[in-house]
Amino acid sequence: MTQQETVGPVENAVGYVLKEAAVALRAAMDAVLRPLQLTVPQYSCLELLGQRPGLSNAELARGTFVTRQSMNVVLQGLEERGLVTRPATAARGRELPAELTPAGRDQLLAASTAVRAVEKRMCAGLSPARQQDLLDTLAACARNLSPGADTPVPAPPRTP
Amino acid sequence: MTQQETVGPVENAVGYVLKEAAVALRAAMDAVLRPLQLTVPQYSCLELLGQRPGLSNAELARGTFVTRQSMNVVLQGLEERGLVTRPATAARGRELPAELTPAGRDQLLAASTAVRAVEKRMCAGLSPARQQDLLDTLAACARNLSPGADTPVPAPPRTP
DNA sequence: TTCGCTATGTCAAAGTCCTGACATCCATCA
DNA sequence: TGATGGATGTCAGGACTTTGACATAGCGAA
Repeated sequence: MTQQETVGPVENAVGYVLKEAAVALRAAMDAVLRPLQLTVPQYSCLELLGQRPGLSNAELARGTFVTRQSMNVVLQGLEERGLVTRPATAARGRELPAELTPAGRDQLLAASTAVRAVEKRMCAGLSPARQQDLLDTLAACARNLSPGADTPVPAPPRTP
Repeated sequence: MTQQETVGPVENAVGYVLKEAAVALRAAMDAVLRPLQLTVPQYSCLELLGQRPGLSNAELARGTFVTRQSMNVVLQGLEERGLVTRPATAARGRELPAELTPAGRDQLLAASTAVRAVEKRMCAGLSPARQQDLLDTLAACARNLSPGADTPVPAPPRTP
């Protein structure tokens, strides 16, 4: 029986360190994206759109962990700057599939390169196997917390 | 020469999965803290204060990754509810060391227990060794990104 | 001592994001 | 056919957080 178990010292709490790393990553991304005149949500939108052209506003919102409303203003900003295009009317349903413009692709290339550099700096000193473990473990954590995830699917085994 | 390397597919990008896990954790914490009438920043403040009594506003802010101004309003709210006490005048310098009241300790016990349950759900299926690895790896990531961290200190070796 | 330098607490303003609500469109089923 | 539910885009409104600025208090060097 686990009786009244509480969170231990913050330095040893997974949640605390997870938050710490996420904040540090956000700040570092913000720093390298600022010269490109991009915010983190804007970059996230471009990155996702580059990988999956035709995504709708709602789908982009889910993919970047924000609300539809927030993503909408992001898209409007990117549209005004000519980095993204959306049809004026919906072809099917109400979805407005967004796409990158050539200028958007250029911006994305620069931004994605900068962000990749941040990722590499973050993972400096970690072996490829350990980076893969980190990826798998974090994915498992997210899955375990997703609502209605009563199936604690184990993470892939550690790569030696 | 690393030539124009960009961020790969988001599912395989450490930064993306890190954000995903952090958002899921935040949502899960919010859900279990709501019945206790506590927000995540409020709980974070209580938890830190429980472990390190006498922390000042600025120190609490740094420890919870928010600004002094935000922490100040959090403290004011907790003070009004009688969970935290601060001296009216500063004994040394301008720092106002905060402390938990007995009621604050009670609230913290309940909240910390609930949050610990979330952490355990998040780490379900992960061996203790792997949880420790996650902790060490995330700490190393945060350290690598902290400004002025030119010393890529390697993470502790993986525990078999 | 006196002059910077840093850190703290606090006030005001702006920005960002979310919650709530509504109309529209498609899909499913009775 | 009509009805119900789910999903999308959009419009305010409000809550939360940050940025900017200021006065104050300690600390170290000239």
